[in-house]
Amino acid sequence: MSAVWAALGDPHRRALLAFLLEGPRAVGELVGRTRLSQPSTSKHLRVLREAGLVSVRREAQRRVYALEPRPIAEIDAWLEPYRRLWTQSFDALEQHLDESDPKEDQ
Amino acid sequence: MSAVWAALGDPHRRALLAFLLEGPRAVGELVGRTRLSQPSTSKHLRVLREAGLVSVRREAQRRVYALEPRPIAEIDAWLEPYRRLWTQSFDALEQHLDESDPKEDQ
DNA sequence: CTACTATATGCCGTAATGGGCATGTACACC
DNA sequence: GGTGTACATGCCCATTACGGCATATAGTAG
Repeated sequence: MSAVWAALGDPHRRALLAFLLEGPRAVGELVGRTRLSQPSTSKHLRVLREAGLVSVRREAQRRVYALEPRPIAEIDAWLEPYRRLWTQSFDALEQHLDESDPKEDQ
Repeated sequence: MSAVWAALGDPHRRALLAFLLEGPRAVGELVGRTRLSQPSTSKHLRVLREAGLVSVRREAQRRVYALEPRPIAEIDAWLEPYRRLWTQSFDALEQHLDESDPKEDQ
């Protein structure tokens, strides 16, 4: 779990995940999207893989990476108690707006 | 935003946030919950503060930290497209279970 | 002003991170 | 077999991160 957070901590890795939202992609395609060298990209993919955030399948000489949603779901679960907090704040804000002069709203 | 992810990357800092779920707490109370020295705890709190994840108010000589839900909400928003992915997988799994021998279910 | 309490900051050592370049490895094709 | 392509790994360097200890700072009490 901690590995997941650590993996998500890097902007390049989050970008890689975002690209994979479009579907499975080979390393070469991902490299083209970053400003990173192929080796650096591969290392980031390794981190994502070891965190369970992506999976790989071989396809001839290429390695096709795909999103693995499970760990992100764990992050989502972690957020749960905090989510309650801000929906509360939101409700409070709504109520505040309801009670105050409408002209102050924007 | 990147600062938020970075801040959340550290387990001690996530623990601090979890403690703050119970309500605002002074530094001393938080130190008692970690295995960290007071200075280290203060440094972690600084990171959380600079990421906007907590706010402080002075109260005599003490500084009372409180959760600031907004940045966590941004994380939640970031999760959104991935969330779709795993609810999909979940639906697919459900359908699979529906179609397979009930005895395999556990 | 002094002394005490609560917290922040500075400094230092060590470990981890991220980047590039060179090189290793696996597969396909001839 | 050899060659080319696609990717991973190793090595090196620079930067950052985190921990502790010592110390500075702000506020309170006397």
